[in-house]
Amino acid sequence: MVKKMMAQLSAKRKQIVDFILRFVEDKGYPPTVRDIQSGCGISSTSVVDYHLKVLEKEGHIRRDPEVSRGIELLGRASSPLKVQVPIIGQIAAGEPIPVPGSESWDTTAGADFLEVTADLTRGRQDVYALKIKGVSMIDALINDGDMVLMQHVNTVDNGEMAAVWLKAEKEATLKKVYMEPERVRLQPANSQMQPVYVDPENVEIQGRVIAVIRRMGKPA
Amino acid sequence: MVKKMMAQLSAKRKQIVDFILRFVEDKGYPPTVRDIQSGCGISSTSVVDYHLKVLEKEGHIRRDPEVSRGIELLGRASSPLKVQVPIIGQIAAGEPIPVPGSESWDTTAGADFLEVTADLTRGRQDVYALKIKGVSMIDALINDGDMVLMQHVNTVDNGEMAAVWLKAEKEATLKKVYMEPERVRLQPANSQMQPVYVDPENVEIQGRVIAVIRRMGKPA
DNA sequence: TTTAAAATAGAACAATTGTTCTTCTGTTAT
DNA sequence: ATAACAGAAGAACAATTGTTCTATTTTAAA
Repeated sequence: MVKKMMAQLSAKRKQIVDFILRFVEDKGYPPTVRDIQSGCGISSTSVVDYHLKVLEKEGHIRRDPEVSRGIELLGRASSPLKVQVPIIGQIAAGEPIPVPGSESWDTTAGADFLEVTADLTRGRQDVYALKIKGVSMIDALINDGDMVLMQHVNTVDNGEMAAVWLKAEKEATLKKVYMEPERVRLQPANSQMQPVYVDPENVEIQGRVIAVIRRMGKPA
Repeated sequence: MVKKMMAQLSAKRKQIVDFILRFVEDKGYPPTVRDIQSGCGISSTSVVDYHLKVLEKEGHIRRDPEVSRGIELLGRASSPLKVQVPIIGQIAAGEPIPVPGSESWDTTAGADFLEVTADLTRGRQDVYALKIKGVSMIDALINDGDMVLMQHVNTVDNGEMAAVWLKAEKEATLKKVYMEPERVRLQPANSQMQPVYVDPENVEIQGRVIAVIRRMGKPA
């Protein structure tokens, strides 16, 4: 007995899945059995139900019984393509780096949001955005007005770019962080520049830099 | 990119919008009036209908009459406006800057694509992406590995960042371009650095820089 | 206070819609 | 041929669900 590995979609069922996908994209909600019926030129609702049952058994869709339009496409359309990242503040040389508090995560608040494709965050949680104020991050190759995608972590691996708060200097900076014996090396992203060495007690990791987005507008 | 959240919503209607959002994310299809009723602790379906009608009039949702679960959230989760930008090559100091040829625009070809939210391109046509090779663009605050979003134009306004090919030097560079009498001023994005002046005959504008995207991965 | 508008309640109706039942048509393998 | 099975067709049923109606309460304005 040969067992089918990845179930191949018959022409009719592929048509049905495509129709559902287009319907959801177009209307914003899934189709009914009868929508599929007319949309795919099928004569009876029972035929649609038959194919839907097969599709569910094969794992292509998920159905909620007794629920109208209770069809969810699995696999492709199910994964969120866009992410709303809250812009919780700005980062400047002489100001403390904003850190997401639980209140700040209320997506219904009046906050601004940065829309990015999900591949930038790569599914990471606790991602937020900061707007760069001033040119103090030039040595991190980050300009005034740039948006920095951050992940809220307290420790980073060696070599990762992090938002660092230097307690003594009361200074915020973005540097690659290397833990070394007895000291911390802060390496500018610009490899032509020299590293800075600081006391481990003096550094506070505020977050990991995930990405930098710079939009060029027409200059004023 | 930056999107203001919705205007003032009454507590109840904010709760309803949030419920719809969570419901859709969780189940994959919109809720019924009665789902909202129980989910938001509302006593009557007519009250839900009342609020939904207000929400639609205010533009927060779209409803299809007579359609079960015919609710579509507008604004945030609704329209994932994504754009596929072809990555047509890389830009390095000593190599000619790739320009999009008509063949390169075949979206079915085996080319790589960069997915960005539509607000980055802002509806512009002829947008493509280049990957930065090497650190020669450091003075433009652009690092090795960065992705540069370009628009294929032959002329740019004063002060716009452009991909410039210097014929004599056989050199590619990204600079702010200023037309001056008898000469062209190429100003690095890093305002701390000095401009370069070149003969107008020596410059070829290959495209306008729309955005820079830098992804930080874990270092090797 | 008085009044208008907004919001809430409860119920009933009518349309939509998922499901099931039976029968029928092909195809494929034994 | 005949059995087994995927697929299709049509009808009917029952549940789900959008909508409307009227009445009442709360809120905001004059």
